[in-house]
Amino acid sequence: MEDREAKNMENSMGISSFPDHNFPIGFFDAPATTGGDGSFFDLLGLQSIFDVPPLPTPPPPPPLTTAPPPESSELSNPPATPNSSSISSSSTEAAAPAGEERVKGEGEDDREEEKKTMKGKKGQKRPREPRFAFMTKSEVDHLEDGYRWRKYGQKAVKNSPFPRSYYRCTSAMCGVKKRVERSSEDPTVVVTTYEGQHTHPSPVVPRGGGGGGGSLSAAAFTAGGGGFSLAPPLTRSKLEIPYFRNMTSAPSLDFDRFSVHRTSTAASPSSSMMRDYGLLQDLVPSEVMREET
DNA sequence: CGGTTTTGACCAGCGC
DNA sequence: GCGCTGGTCAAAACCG
Ligand SMILES: [Zn+2]
Repeated sequence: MEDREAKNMENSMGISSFPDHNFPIGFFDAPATTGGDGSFFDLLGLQSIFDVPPLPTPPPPPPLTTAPPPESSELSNPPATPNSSSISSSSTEAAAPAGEERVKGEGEDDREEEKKTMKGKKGQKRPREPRFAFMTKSEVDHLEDGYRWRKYGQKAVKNSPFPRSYYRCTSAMCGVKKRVERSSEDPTVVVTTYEGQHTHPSPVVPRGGGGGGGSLSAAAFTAGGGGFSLAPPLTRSKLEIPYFRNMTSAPSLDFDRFSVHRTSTAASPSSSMMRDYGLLQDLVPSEVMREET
């Protein structure tokens, strides 16, 4: 009984449909590394978080049988990357009051679980890299954040039918690591945990270049190492401002430490639903980190 | 040809 | 001391 891996890998989104449906989810705090395998975010109440009126049915299955023919461009690429996410913490209580997200900071209630391992010396070998959990509701697994990642491992997660993928930044000196995993109860939710800070600009230019494609939204949040300050009550209010009406040129927002690049999809042939959801789709960047041993 | 991915094995830390 | 899990590295395979 142990492993049950359900292979859910890439979905087949084939052609039609925009697999880019993301919704805000909650961020969860990482449990203790070994030993503490208790409940992960499995018990999250993510869906409860959405209180946004315009997002009533996020689960619209991508299965649009019909495929928009004119989509020849890559813009509807499945692997596109939409993203919307939020953060919240609390592994036990996930019920976040809809309407407000909470960011967990190290200065807040962080539960110091420090235990051992610190043999006298502190810190030198174990750089405390902050762990940033990023939850995104997406049917697809490829969350394009604007960086190139190389998969260096995959392991099955206990208590989860889906495996966890380990990615590392392909940058030369960027030791940023990324962990991607799907919620066991909500396969529609993808949990991406970023570890480390990027020291190089995103290789992926925010401009698609070509034509049209729009896909993409990048969220760059970096968790400072060694202590950062918690961001004040970050509310989506700010995010609502940036509508993609014509801000294509300056999609960069800076939130205390994170920058959110929202490249909206320029004109898409099938903007039918996009328009409806597109507007409300934003992501709430937050930084949450957990110190590691 | 390069880069990336894939799978297995290995290691380390922690629990008991 | 052993077991367990998580996490990482390595080699090979695969793709563009
Ligand atoms: Zn990087």
